[in-house]
Amino acid sequence: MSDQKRLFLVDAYALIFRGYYAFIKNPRINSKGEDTSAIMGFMNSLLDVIKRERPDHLAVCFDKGGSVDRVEMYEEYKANRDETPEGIKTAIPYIHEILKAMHIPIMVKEGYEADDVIGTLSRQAEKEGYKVFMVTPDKDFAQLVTDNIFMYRPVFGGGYETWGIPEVQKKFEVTEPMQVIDFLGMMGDSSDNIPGLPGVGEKTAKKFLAQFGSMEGLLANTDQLKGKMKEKVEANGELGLLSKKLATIMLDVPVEFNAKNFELDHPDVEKVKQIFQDLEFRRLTDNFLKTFAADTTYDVAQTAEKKEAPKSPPKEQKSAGAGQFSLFGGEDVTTTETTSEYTRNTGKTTSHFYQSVASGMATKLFVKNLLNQTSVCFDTETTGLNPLTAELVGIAFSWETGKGFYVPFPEDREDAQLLIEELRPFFENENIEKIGQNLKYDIKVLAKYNVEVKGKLFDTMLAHYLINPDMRHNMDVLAETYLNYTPISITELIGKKGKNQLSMRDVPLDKQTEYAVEDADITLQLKEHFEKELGEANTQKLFNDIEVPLLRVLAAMELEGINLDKDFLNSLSEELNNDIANLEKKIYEAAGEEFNIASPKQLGVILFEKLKLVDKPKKTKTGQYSTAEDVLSYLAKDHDIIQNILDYRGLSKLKSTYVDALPLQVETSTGRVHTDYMQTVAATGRLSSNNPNLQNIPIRTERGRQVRKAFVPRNGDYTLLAADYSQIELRIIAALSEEETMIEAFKNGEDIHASTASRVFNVPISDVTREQRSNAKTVNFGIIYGVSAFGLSNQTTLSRSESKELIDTYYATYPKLRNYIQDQVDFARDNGYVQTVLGRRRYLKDINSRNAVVRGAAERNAVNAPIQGSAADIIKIAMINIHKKLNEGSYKTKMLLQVHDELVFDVYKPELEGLKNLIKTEMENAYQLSVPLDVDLDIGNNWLEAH
DNA sequence: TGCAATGCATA
DNA sequence: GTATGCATTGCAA
Repeated sequence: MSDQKRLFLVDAYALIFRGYYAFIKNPRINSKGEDTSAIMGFMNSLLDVIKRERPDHLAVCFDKGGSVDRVEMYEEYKANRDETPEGIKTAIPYIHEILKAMHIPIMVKEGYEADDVIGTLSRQAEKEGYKVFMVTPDKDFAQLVTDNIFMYRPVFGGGYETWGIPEVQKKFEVTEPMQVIDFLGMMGDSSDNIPGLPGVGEKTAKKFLAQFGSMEGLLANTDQLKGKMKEKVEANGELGLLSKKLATIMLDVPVEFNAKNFELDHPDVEKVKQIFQDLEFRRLTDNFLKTFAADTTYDVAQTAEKKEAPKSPPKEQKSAGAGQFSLFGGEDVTTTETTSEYTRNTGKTTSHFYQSVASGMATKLFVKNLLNQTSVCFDTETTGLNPLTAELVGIAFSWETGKGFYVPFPEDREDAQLLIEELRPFFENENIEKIGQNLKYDIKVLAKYNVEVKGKLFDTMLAHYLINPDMRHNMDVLAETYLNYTPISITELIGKKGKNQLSMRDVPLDKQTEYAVEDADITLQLKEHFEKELGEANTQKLFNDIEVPLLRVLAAMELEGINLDKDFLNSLSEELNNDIANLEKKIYEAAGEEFNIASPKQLGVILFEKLKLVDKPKKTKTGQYSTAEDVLSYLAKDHDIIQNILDYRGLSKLKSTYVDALPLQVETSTGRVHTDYMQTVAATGRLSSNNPNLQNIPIRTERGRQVRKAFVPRNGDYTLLAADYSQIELRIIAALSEEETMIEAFKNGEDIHASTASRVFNVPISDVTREQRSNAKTVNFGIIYGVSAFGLSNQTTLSRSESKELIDTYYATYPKLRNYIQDQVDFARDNGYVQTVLGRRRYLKDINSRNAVVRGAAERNAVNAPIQGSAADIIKIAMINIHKKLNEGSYKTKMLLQVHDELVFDVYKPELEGLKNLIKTEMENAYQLSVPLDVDLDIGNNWLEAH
């Protein structure tokens, strides 16, 4: 790096706001009741910059009186801004005073914004041969970037990123930083109230820039646009040009860059100390003294550290960190292969032979041929997405790339049944492998026609889930990614969902054939591809021994459904209605007006502006008042209205999400609720449940848990049995880490949290207090989630340092646990993935990120994924084995639900005694660990009693 | 009508 | 601090 002089220009308000909101959760209030968050935040940033960069020239720039020119051009400019928070207004004089004492120049010009001052100064300094760093998080500054002018952006979680020309080009997809102005002018900026072109957002603006280069270029070439967009752009040319002007940072503010004045010299230490003392800053004083410790150090450091002047960060850093704070939605993380985008194949460019099999005679010949195959891909086309009600429209088959057949089905249900009978020998043939994408769906559809799909299965969606669990697994995406092929989209055939959407039945036969057989053909090709890619022995086993067999189990559970007591829920709904109405009345009374309590926005205004319950309301990152549970709970003891609001929220949630929603989900044809288990969404290997989600039925609160009473056995001859693993994740981590102390505790059947507390707090197990056990429990769970002292102190009453101490003691008690955690992180660093006991992998691309926040998240994943995933593996094995036993024994009892560590069964009473043992044994012995697994069984006339 | 943000239910 | 799904609001399209 050259000896070029470096000037740092600090955007004061931006950093003050940022600092203020950084402490918003926990504002700094001193003994005089002053909110010092903004001062603290700003000073931390400033000292941080000085410490890191040791600039030789530095100035801090402020707005004053807003931008006269811009308001003159457009009186709405920044008119939507909220009033500056009180805590910031009061901070400004202090900050000025501190800066003066530090001998740092304050640059302001009445009638100009800091942006303009910084812009002007940076250009002047550049001319004088300086390298300029604009310290601001505000993306608007990107327009000023040149070879010598950089943005120096603070990033969440600490650290900075430098934006030079390449970074700006990448972020905004422009060739010149100046085009950022056009970009902002086109898309507008709601925070500054810059209108922009109506109908143009981020995506369109980028497109226009790529095409026309500038706002003027766009306006001169509107003939190249079409439709509504053309009209809109043409009608709003003026507005566009005005927006561009508003977004342009001025470079001619009457200020002067004076090298001498801007030199960073020694602060008036005594004076600064005095101010800090008045404000009651202790840590900051230390920090300040260290930063400027002995003038000589500063001088030495200045030359020594200059070598590390900010430079364009290397590639990894950009991709690793940028998504976090990008205002443009993380587009940089999921870069897709673009190389072949324009040469992607479709059915039109690829030769194929797809044929429909319409006549009775043709069908007979076709089936004969089909039965001669050893491996066939098939895909059902139906009238809808719900397999319980969907009718077959046709079935496509393919066993050779580029070739396939389509068997259309008659609308008449009896005729359809006759046709499926012809195909039954194929589906029920044990020796023909069946290939498909999301076979669970097809299996369920066919089950409704009484056809069982037998033989080996290959599901391309499941295969890809194991190969790349973080990606999505739609067939369209897979085809594009792995085969460079774009299949006909379903919307092309039946239109967008909503009003005019057709049924597959309404599509002409030739189109149906093209579409359906293409899907089968593509799926077959994907299978060939994935078969090789499944590669590793572990993954193969996982696929063939776990996921594929499980697919049949899940299909059976979903088809079975669970009985729901609608009457009970209806009466519960009425009760809730009453209570909610009462609360509503009380809240409106206290507020003095009626408003929408469910709207956080309106609620915030009532609580914090009208009632002024707090001096310094906490705000969310979008600038709204935060009305989150923890914030309100904190206030609840002082204000009845808050407690009522919390109760109101709880009851409304309960009513709308469960009590009222569940009865609507009862399937009329079966009278039961059929959830859909997603086998390929959770990156750790867990299942997820939806339509409805039966994995999040309330249990913690008395009121909520009533909902469980509505889940009942199918009739009086049955009873519900819930079997759940006790502490399975802790047992797994104990076993994997070989931490003897913990293993012994489990072997002795101890209460693990009490046992942990007894060791950590060094008291006999009988003397462990509730609080000690509770804290131990929190750490135990924290370990599974990849603890940090910060997270722990948020969860407990402990301070950050107490939390740290607790964690240290914990690790001292269970040293091997600590080693295990470190080993997982190291393994992930070396290999890029971690894995479960069965070899299920989770890839962690961010594990070596240079951004500490991003990396930290990956490290926690590295710890958690093997634990959560292994538990998922184990219960999956148990499910497969139990399902098999129930089938083989022709039991009337059915497995109905899985809730991560729990299985729920509808048990035929005469089978109960025998099955209790069977289920417990199968679950506890699903996988052998060095720690025994323990399963609790409960029986009842509803899901609440069975707990 | 679709989407992001917010908030909250579970393991 | 991990992993999910869903109801609601309010804005953009």
